[in-house]
Amino acid sequence: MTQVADSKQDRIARRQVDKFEARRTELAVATLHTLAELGYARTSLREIAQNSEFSHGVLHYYFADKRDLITEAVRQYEAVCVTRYDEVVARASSPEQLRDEFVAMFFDTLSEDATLHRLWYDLRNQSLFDSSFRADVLEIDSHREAMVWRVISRYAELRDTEPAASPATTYVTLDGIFQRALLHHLTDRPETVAEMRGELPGVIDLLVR
Amino acid sequence: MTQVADSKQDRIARRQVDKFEARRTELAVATLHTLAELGYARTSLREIAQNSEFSHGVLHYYFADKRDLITEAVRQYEAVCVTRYDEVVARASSPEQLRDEFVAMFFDTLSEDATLHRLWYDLRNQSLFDSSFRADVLEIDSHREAMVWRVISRYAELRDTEPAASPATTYVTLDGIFQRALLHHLTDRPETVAEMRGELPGVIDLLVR
Amino acid sequence: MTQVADSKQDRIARRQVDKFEARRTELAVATLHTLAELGYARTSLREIAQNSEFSHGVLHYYFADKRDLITEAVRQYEAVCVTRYDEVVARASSPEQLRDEFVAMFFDTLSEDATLHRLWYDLRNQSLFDSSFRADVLEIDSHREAMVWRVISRYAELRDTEPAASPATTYVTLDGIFQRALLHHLTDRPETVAEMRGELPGVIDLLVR
Amino acid sequence: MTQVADSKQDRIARRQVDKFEARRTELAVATLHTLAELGYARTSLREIAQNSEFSHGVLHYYFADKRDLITEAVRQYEAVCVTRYDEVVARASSPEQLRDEFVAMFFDTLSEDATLHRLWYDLRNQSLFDSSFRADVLEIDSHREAMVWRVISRYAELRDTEPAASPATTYVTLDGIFQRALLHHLTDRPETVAEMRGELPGVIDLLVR
DNA sequence: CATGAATGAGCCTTCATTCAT
DNA sequence: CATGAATGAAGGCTCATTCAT
Repeated sequence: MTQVADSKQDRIARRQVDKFEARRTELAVATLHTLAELGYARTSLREIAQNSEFSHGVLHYYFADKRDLITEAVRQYEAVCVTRYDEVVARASSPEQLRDEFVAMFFDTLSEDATLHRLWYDLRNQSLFDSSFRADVLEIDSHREAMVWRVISRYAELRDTEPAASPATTYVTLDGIFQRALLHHLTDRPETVAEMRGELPGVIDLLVR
Repeated sequence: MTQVADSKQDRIARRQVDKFEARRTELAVATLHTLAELGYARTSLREIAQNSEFSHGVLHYYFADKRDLITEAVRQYEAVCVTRYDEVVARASSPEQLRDEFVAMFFDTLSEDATLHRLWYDLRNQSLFDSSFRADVLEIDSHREAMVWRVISRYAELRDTEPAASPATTYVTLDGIFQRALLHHLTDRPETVAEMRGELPGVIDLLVR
Repeated sequence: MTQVADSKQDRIARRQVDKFEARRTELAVATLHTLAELGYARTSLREIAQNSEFSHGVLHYYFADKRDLITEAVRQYEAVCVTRYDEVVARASSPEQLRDEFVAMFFDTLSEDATLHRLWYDLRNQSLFDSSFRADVLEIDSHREAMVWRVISRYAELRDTEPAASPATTYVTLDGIFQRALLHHLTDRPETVAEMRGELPGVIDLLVR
Repeated sequence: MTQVADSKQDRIARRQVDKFEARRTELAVATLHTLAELGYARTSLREIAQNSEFSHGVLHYYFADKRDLITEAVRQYEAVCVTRYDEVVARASSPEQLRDEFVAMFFDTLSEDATLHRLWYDLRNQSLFDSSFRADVLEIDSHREAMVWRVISRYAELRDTEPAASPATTYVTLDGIFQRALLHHLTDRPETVAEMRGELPGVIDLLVR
């Protein structure tokens, strides 16, 4: 009897935990937009709540504190972002196609998700000052590095050659370009962005020589 | 009457403006250290004043608001940083020497001025959210780009070859490496920093092929 | 019809009221420990609920508000405390025995139930500001007074003399000693407590001359 | 020259410190009334500020935190209260006069400064839970004990006899009466207070037998 | 009945900014 | 000019209370 009763209670408890987690995720995702708009330091919990359908009390109900919420939001960002190019890799049949589709998606997400990317750089920057973000930042950064590496190493393979640099160097090069393009995109300098787009294929080739 | 009197008044006015500017600069420099320690968002004017020999009232006398002060401080940062490698370029007699001294200085300043560099990235990051920083940030960024370009183009010259990428790409590559190394330096991962140092000469060579 | 039906309904209603009261009591007792630990102002209903086997929602079902719960808890305290010395009185065969056993129990409960006594004083203190506590506090205080009086008057009897002061004065004297000893006990000054213990028999004798 | 200049600067600095301290004291005294009205737990800094002529920001300017303010307020209370009976002692020419004037002042201050006394007991009670108040509370308590002792020992002297109990016991007895009378005064039971007043001379005589 | 999600008033505190001296 | 007293908006957080399930 206890067996069955326990497992029933367990099921109820698990369902509640699931619900709790689902709501946490929901709130974290809702948070992402406000956060992307204003950045970490300028975003208050009240503001986040006002942009959601809940009161600010709810945020404190589901998250221990502001950092907990932001961290969870960033994890959601990661879930969305970190496999972005994988289908490009999957369907590529020629090096040119892979390269061109990668470049296209690179600049598409740059302008479409500009505020979201801006948030990521904001948080990575926070981690320079606030060690409590570092673990998550480093983990996401390594996933981004791996994501880029999957593209470049596949590109090298299709071109029957080898990557020219380490995964780390490869990543920071493309990430540096992305950061710079983002800044110029937000500064409304489309011509600079276009210029960078024109150069990107050459950079990619440079990375696989 | 007006002629003479005006020019005398002009001189007096100009002298006062100069004094005013000198004091602004002095205060901005005094600000830099505190700012570097805590970052933009976490630094209060009171804190800055307490770490200087001035009262916080005077900050509002010489600067319109916090942003004005920070912007001025960043301009001072630029003055310090942006010619860092020029003497390395000047005294280089062989490509190896130039490359090695550049690498050495690159990682020296990384650890010696870590907090100052961190501040720069903080402010460049702010500019993604706050357009009032952008003009200064873009200007400093272009100076940094030029500084890097002087090194790499001279390196190419010494090796009798050409840079492999544009100034922009060259800059973001090295800057990306610097950012990443800074994060790992502050996270106290010297082994990752050492690894990056080991790879840097190869990256430089990649940039001049 | 109404006659019978009513009385049956009455019985049901009464049984439900009894159950309701029983649950109130149960919850109030469960509350006491947490309350004693933290005091009135610092104890949240959530905390109380977490330290019990109930949810905080149920507290609001059985109690109108926090004050109602606390008041009920205090009444439970009274039930526990207010007959403490009666068995000492009952079994005393000599004045010395009564006095010494009273002194022993006095200081035993001081250290064993320190947090509970602290709560009592906290609530009596609340009643100085909040009239809604006063009726209960005065009632408990009068029971405590009577309890002390049973000891002292019996002691006088055993010594063939009369109490030297009124019940009220007798009570406040011993209660004042108790309060002071409690403060020093909680401040971890056992030597002061020991000193007070040494003096207590003399005070008792003073009260019956 | 430096000698003179320094001492002039010193004088200015000292004057500013004095001004700062004077304002602290002023605010602490102003605080006392709000605090006396509402008690420690129910008093917010905003409420205190609203009852003063300042904004709540000022409180944070002059006091590190709420506890700092309350502690300072209590010290002001002490300064006022702790010598209350000394003039009674000074001018007493007969034991009867001393006793009667003491009794009169005892019950005068009871009703005139009822809220202030209530605050004292509130804070002494806080110290049962919050050790950060204890040092101040114990110190004030010892001053109160000394104050009472000056009365009773002088009374004994005038009556050519000795105190019957230790200073501690003497204090807690009279303080216990005061507490009880205060409670009944605030509960609007003047008849009980009158009764206690009638008994007080007898208690005093008990304390010097 | 019991639960716990949701609310929102209110708390303490920080801080950029103003302004009388 | 420089100081620092004073302001008040805003922030993170707590918690009694309500109410749908």
